[in-house]
Amino acid sequence: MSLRYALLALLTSQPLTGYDVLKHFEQSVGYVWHAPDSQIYPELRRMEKDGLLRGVEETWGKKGKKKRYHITPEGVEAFRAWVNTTLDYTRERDPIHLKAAYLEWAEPDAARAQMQAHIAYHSSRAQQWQEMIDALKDRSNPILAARLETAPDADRAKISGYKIFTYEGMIERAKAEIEWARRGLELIDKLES
Amino acid sequence: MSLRYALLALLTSQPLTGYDVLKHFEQSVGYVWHAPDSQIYPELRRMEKDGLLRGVEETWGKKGKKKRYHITPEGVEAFRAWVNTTLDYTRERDPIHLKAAYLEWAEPDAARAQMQAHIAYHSSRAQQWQEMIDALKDRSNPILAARLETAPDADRAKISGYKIFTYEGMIERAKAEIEWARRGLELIDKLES
DNA sequence: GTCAACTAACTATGTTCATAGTTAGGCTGT
DNA sequence: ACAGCCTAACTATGAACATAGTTAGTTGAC
Repeated sequence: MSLRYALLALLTSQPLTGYDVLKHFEQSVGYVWHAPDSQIYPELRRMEKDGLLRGVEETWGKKGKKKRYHITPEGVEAFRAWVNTTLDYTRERDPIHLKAAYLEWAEPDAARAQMQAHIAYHSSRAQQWQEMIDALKDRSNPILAARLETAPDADRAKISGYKIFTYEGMIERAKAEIEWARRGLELIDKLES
Repeated sequence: MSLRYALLALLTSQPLTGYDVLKHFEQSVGYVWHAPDSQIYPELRRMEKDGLLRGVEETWGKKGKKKRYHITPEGVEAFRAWVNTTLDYTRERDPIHLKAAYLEWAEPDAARAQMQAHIAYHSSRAQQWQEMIDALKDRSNPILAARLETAPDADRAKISGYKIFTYEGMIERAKAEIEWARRGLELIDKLES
């Protein structure tokens, strides 16, 4: 269900074609909610069917066509309802921690490689989020800049404030993961000597 | 795919019936990988079909029957192969951070309620993991104690060491989430005044 | 003028997971 | 005798996701 709201979030700032949604998605909401095109296109159609979006056909070149999706008042309402509802939490399902719990079965080097991969993955993710924060602060990301420009002046501090807060949270979590994996490496050295 | 390995992990220490698996699951592996019975029963059957498990029929009372699953050498091998393979990471899909990014749309009180729910959820989870750690340390959990008893003496430090490490990681992550949500509450107060 | 790269969008298949319900025997207490 | 709970296991349905492939028009560079 979250995909729907991720898409609504994108479309609150401007109408977009399916392909635009795809591209914008990858550079903004996609950082907190990943989705492939094969999920996005059908979902946009379902949302149109449900009255949350209105699709307007446009010509493109001589024969080409595309459909631009506008959010409807119902769509805005649905989005607002979602942000105002407390989420319910689904229980953990975490492959790395599952594996860590049974690391006594692994070759020491494989165990180390896993921890190093964990560090590498989260370092790279943390760096990307940091870049998003920087882009938010200096407005160098065109998609984020556009969102800020269309918004009333009074809301700008909120819009970028909550986004920075979000990415900072992701970074902190990534750092906790990195710290944990480092301790994992030490533990492997200690137990597998 | 992880469910399969979570089940193999359980069955490495002793043969269990489907129902036993279910119960044990909830009190051990289930803390890092949640799964409902409707997923576990069919998966056990698939694993038997794939030769990872061998099911042995047992009578139960006068007319009742149950099937006890034993892990096969292929099952052990598959599990070992899994722990020795570095996982690949799938991209984030996180409803709370998605929502946090668009909190400017929420009523201040709804935003606060969301952050408080986040704190409550992760506090309760952290507490449960802490209990698991305590149970591992004093061997008061029968399932964990059984696993330790059947293992060779030399492996015991590893078995409980990696499990404690795992739960500590979950707790640290939960603490990072709580910290983040607290900062969220402060931010809401600041921005929504 | 044609080839590559991009825009635009859709389809197909299989797995995983959530949610909810069903069937049936066994055990314990009143 | 039967209620209520536990053990045991299975079924059904739909949503969500991953992975991979397909079709077709447009634009720009050489």
